[in-house]
Amino acid sequence: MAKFTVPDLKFTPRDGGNARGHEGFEMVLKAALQVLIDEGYKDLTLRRIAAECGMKASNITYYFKTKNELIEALLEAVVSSYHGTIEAAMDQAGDDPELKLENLITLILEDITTKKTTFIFPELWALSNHSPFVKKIVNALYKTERLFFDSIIKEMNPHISAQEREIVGLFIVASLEGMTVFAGYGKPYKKHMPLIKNISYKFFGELIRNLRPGEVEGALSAA
Amino acid sequence: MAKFTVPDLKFTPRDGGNARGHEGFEMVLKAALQVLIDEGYKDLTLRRIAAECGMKASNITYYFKTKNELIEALLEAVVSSYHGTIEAAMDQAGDDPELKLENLITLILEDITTKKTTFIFPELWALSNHSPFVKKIVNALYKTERLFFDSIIKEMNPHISAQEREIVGLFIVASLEGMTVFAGYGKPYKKHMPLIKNISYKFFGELIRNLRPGEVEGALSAA
Amino acid sequence: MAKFTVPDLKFTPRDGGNARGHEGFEMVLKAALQVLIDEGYKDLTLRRIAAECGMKASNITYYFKTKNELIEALLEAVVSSYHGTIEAAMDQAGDDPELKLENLITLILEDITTKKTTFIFPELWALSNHSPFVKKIVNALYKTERLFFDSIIKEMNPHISAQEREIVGLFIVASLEGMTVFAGYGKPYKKHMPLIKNISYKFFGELIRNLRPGEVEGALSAA
Amino acid sequence: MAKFTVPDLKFTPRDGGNARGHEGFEMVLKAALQVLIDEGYKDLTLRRIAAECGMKASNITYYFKTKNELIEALLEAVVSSYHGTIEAAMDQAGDDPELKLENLITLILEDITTKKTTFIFPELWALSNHSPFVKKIVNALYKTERLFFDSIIKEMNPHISAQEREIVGLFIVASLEGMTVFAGYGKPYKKHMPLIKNISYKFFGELIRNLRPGEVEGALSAA
DNA sequence: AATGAATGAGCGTTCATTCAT
DNA sequence: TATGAATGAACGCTCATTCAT
Repeated sequence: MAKFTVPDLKFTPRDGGNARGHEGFEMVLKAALQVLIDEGYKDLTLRRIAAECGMKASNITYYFKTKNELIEALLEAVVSSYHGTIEAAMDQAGDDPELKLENLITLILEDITTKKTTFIFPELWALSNHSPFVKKIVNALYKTERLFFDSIIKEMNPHISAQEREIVGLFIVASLEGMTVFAGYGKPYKKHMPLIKNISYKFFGELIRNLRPGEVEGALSAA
Repeated sequence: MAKFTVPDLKFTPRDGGNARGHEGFEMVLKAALQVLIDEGYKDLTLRRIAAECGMKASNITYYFKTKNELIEALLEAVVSSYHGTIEAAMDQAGDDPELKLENLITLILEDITTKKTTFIFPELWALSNHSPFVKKIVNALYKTERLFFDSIIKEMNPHISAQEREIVGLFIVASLEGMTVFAGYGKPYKKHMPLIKNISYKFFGELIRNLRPGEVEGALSAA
Repeated sequence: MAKFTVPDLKFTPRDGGNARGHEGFEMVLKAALQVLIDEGYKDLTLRRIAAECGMKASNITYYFKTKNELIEALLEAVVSSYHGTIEAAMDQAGDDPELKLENLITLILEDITTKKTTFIFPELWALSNHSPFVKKIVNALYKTERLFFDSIIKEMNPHISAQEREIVGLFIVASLEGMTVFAGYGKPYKKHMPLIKNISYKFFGELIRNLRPGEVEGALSAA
Repeated sequence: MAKFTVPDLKFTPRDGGNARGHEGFEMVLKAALQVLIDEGYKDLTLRRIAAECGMKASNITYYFKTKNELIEALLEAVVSSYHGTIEAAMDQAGDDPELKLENLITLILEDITTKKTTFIFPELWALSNHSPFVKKIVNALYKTERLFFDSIIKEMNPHISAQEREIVGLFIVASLEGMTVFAGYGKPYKKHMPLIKNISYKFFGELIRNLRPGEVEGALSAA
């Protein structure tokens, strides 16, 4: 099976003002990413970032006017890199929708076991509750993710409605993402990831294939 | 269907020293909880907590020697309250394992839509990556949660092994918890919670009932 | 040779208001003394004193309106106890001025090796530079001390003037007190105290006996 | 007679990190010294130091990471300046040991009447009882001081043993230092300093010249 | 006689930010 | 580009003190 990994971030400065040399620009963001992973958002300070890339704190403001601007650029770049990874994975996945499903599940489950993903996403989730900016980019990422499942579901089972596809896709994405807390980096069930993959392939495949039109909504009246 | 909600926290002081009058003691913790929800962990400062309960910051150290002690008491009380809620729900759930399954799923899915749960758990997940204390209590909570599913699974399908029950229980818990980020308070899919409940009842039930012994592990070799 | 030791402090409340029961009153001061010795003036806090005598800090203000009042009472009692000790020593010393000299030297040199004296007097000296109150009581103590030497010198060598006796007495007292820093409790030369005593007996005795009238002042013109 | 005074402190940053511009660095230390003299150790706060040199407290931590680091640098510089002064005095003192003795006595007695020395040394003595760092540097200073007397004594009276020289030197140093409390800046006997000098020259000179070998130790058995 | 509860002032320290160089 | 130097705000925390009980 193809190996998917989230590539190194490629930071692109905002359109507006940052015609700064890319070298230092990316260096700062990479250092910030490292600090975010190593210390958590609560210790993501300019001094700490500066130390990480051998600068003094005052020089960071040459690249980013404020700390908030830096953080938004960082999180945008981080989230954007996940967009890119998913898209690249889908491009490689060929025509067989069953294989595409397995590949996408594999990509996500393998990725959540990396320290980077395990440590960054809970921070994003927490931030998204208090920052409209973070909420926006996180939701956008998950929309992309869900849409890939949506197209796969459509190929695998063309008879179910868009609304039901949406719920099924959501269900799959939430299940996989939720596993971050249980089987991510340093988590108790990381060692069972092979079994988790198996049950995911099997169950989500069956769920999609066996779903009859109206079954999701129809069940509603029964509840 | 029975309504389950996480009750108001009942803070009990540590055995050791805090025989302070419960009034102020609980007041501080309740205020801290409110600040944690409203502002996030990053703004959970003593001054902010003090303002929330009409005190001055210096008086908080009368109840808690250090901020860390306060935070550990707070998080322990919060997590403990979820323990209590789950246990109470299971006590009420009667004998029918199918009903127990539905009740537990309902409890969790309804709870994650509350502001409190939606906002606090991502903070706990983020903290657990950098704080051994938080990691410990979060893992303990999820172990409890998973064990309830474990006993339900055992009743519904006695033929599958303990190892497989564990994975299936984990799978269900992760799926439901993962939904926090997608259908929790203020999240895009909160309005679809009825459909999410339906698909959860239906397919987790089928998963458990239809699982044949060895199917989870057996699939491993096929992967 | 007679053994001299500074007795336990006998705290007597100020004439004015403190008709408080003596028990608690003395307990507080004794605790304060212990803290002063163990932690130094910089850590002589009401909380620390309260802990030392099993009280809460707020109760100390029942005995002393302010911390300053407590400290003044403490230091006054401490210094007063040294007055008493010296006086008692002189009363016991009999008629022979040579013996009295030796006894007084012994008293002082043995006392400065106690933890209490070694630790408290430098604090008094430091405080006396910034507190008129401490300056007053410290100077009064040393005046008493010096006057005892003065009367001994007068007996041993009646021919020298009052002015010269004063300087000689001062010289002896300063020498002995200065030894606190070098041969006091925990100091490098404590183990040589027997030799220090010998040289003190011998040469202060010679100094007094051999001094010719006008020798101290006369030397002035030569300088 | 030559005039000896302790020169202005020349602060040299620690070898390790403090390559800060010397200007601000020394400014802070000088301000700290002034506060220590004017207010005493108990009021040596960062805010007070900052006020003394026209800074805000937060800027002090630019030069010294912690208050403790500042204080150790300060006390080390202070004590080191006394080392330097004594050594310079001995270099100037020529060959005649009698003159050297008088010069060293003069240096010390004049120095202890300065506000700086009178106010700082009691603080050092008090601190040395609770701080290993201060104890170390104070003891080192006094060892240096005593060794100068030791070499003078050896020249003036070659027949007495090293052990006895050590005790005699200690005796002289303790006597002179002890005078700080009685004839230092603002003390009752400061105005009699000329007489104190005379008696010191005379008596310590005689003590050294007239001492017969074994007399210090021999006296021990007689006691 | 003692405590619980609270407060205002001040502590050392960290932080993002500014600005001249 | 980068640093040195500075600042105001806020942080967790300690302190002496007050006051009702």
